Amino acid sequence: MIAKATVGLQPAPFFLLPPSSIPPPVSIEERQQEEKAQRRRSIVDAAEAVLGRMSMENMTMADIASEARLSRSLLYVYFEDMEDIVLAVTLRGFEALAEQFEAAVQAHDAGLMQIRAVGEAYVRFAHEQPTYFDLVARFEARSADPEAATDRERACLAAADRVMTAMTDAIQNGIDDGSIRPDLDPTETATMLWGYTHGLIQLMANKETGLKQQYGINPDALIDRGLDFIGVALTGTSPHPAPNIPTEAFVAEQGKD
Amino acid sequence: MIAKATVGLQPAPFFLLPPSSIPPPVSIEERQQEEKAQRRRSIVDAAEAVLGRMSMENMTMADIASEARLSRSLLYVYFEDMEDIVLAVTLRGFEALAEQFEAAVQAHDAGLMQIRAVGEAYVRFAHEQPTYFDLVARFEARSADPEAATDRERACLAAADRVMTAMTDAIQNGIDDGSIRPDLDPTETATMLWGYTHGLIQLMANKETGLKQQYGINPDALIDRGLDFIGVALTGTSPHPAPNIPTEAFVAEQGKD
DNA sequence: GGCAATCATTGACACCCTGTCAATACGGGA
DNA sequence: TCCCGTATTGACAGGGTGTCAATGATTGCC
Repeated sequence: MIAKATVGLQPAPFFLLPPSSIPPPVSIEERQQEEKAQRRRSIVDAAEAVLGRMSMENMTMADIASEARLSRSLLYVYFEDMEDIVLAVTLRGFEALAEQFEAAVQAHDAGLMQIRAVGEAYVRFAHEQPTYFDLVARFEARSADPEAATDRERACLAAADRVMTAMTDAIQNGIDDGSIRPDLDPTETATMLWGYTHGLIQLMANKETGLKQQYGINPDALIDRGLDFIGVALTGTSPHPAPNIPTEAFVAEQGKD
Repeated sequence: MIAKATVGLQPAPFFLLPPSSIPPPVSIEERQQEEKAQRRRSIVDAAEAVLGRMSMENMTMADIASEARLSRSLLYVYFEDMEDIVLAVTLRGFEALAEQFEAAVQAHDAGLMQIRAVGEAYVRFAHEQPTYFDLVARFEARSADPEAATDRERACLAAADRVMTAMTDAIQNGIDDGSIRPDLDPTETATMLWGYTHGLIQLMANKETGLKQQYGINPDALIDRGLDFIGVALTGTSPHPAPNIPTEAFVAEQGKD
C-alpha cells in the first residue's frame, strides 16, 4: 500500500530539512495532523494483522495494542472502542472489494460477462482475503440503523455503494447490449444478485468441509454451477408468461408410476 | 406453545396422585431425569425470552438467570457456557424452520410450486420469528469445524439437514413432474438455493430501511422478484448451449450510439 | 423417625476485559 | 532555560465469566 501523496503542495527539498523531518508536511500543525493519521493507520494495521490470526470474538484491545507496540489506553484516544477499529478495517475490506468489482467490470465488454466476472472476483476475494471477507460478511449481517450511523459506518456504506454500483452498471450494460433480458430493473437486480452471491459464497466459505463430506459436494464446482444458474436467470425470459407448471391432475397421474 | 404430550403412556388420573407429583414419570430416577430436562428447557425458554428483547452481544448469563429466576451458577451446571445455551435456542429455530419447509412442500404438488412455497415460508419465518432467524443466520455465518463439533452443534446440523432435505425433495419432485429442468442435480441445487435465499433474505432483513431510502427499493417486491428470478433459472434451459453473449465486435458497434 | 449419602443449588472468589482519568513525558515557542 | 499544550501512560473502578467449596434438599437404608 502506498500512502496517497499530498497533491499540489511540494515539500522543501530533502537536503534543506532537519534530519528528523518527514518529507511532505510543511507547517508544524500539518505535520502533527499527518502523524496523527499515520498513528491511526498503524493501529488499523495492527488490528488487521491480529485479525489475520484470530477471530474477532477472541481479539482484545490488549492484542491490538501489543501488536502496534502502543499502550492500550492510547487506542481509546484514536478510536471510540474496538468496534470502531474493526469498522476501520472493514472499510478497507469494502474498498478492496469495490476495486476488484470495478476491475472485473472493466475487463469485459458484454454485460453478462461482466456480471459473471464480478461473481468470480467475489469468489477470489473470499478465498484470498478471508479476513476482509469475514468483516464484510459481518457487516452485511448487522442491521444497519438508517439515520443513526457512525461516520465510519457511513463510510462503509459508501464503499458498499461502490460495490453495488459496479454491479448495477454491468447489468445496465447487459441490457443495452442484449446479453441480459431487458425486463429487469438494474438497481433491483444488482441488489438481488449481491444478496445471492454473498449468501452462496458465505455458505461455501463456512460449510465447505461439512458439505463435502456429508453430501459429496465439490465447493468450487458448486460455485461455478451457481454462477451459471444466475446466468440462466439473467438471460431467460420473463417469468410471468408462466413456465411449465403441470396441473394438479397431471401430477396425480405421474404419481401412479 | 403447547408442550408435546407423552404418547402411549397414560399417567394415573390426577386425583390419585399426591399433589406435588408430576404426571408422567414412573421410577424416581426417571422423574429426576425428567426434572433435569424440564430445568434445562426452562433455561432455554429464559434465554429465548431474553433474546426477544436484546441482541446476543448484549445478553449476559445474569440476564438469563434472572429471567429464569435461578442463580447464575446453576446455568453452568446445565450448560457449558452461554454459547451452549444459545445453540440450544438455535436448535429450536432450525427445527421450527424445518417444520415450515416441510409444511410448504406438502401444501403443493408441483415441484416448482413447492420450491416457491419454501422460499415464501422462509420470508415469513424471517418476518414472524426474527429471534430464530437471527440465530439461524448466525449459525450459518459460523465456520463449522467438521469433526470437532459439540453434540449440540451436531444437533443443529442435523436439523439443518432436514431443511436441506425438504428442498432437495421439492427439486426432485419438480424434475420428475417436468416443472424443473432435468439437468440439475437436486442436492447441489438445493444447497445453492439455500445459500441464495438465505443471502437475499438476510440482506433484506438487515438493510431494509437503507435500501428503501437510498435506492427506493420496496423490500417485499424485491423478494418476490428474487423468487421469480430463481423460478426462471429453475425452468430455463441449460446454460451450456450458451445464451446470447454478443461478440466483442457487436458490443463495440453498440457503443457507437 | 433418624442418619448417611447423594444430588441440587448457591455465594464468594479469582481472573479477564473495558473504558476513564489523573499523572507524566515530550516537543515547540518565548 | 522555562512554560504550555499535546501525546502517552499506569492505575483504577466496574462488570462479566467460570469455578469451587459450602449449604440445602431428597433419597435410601436402618
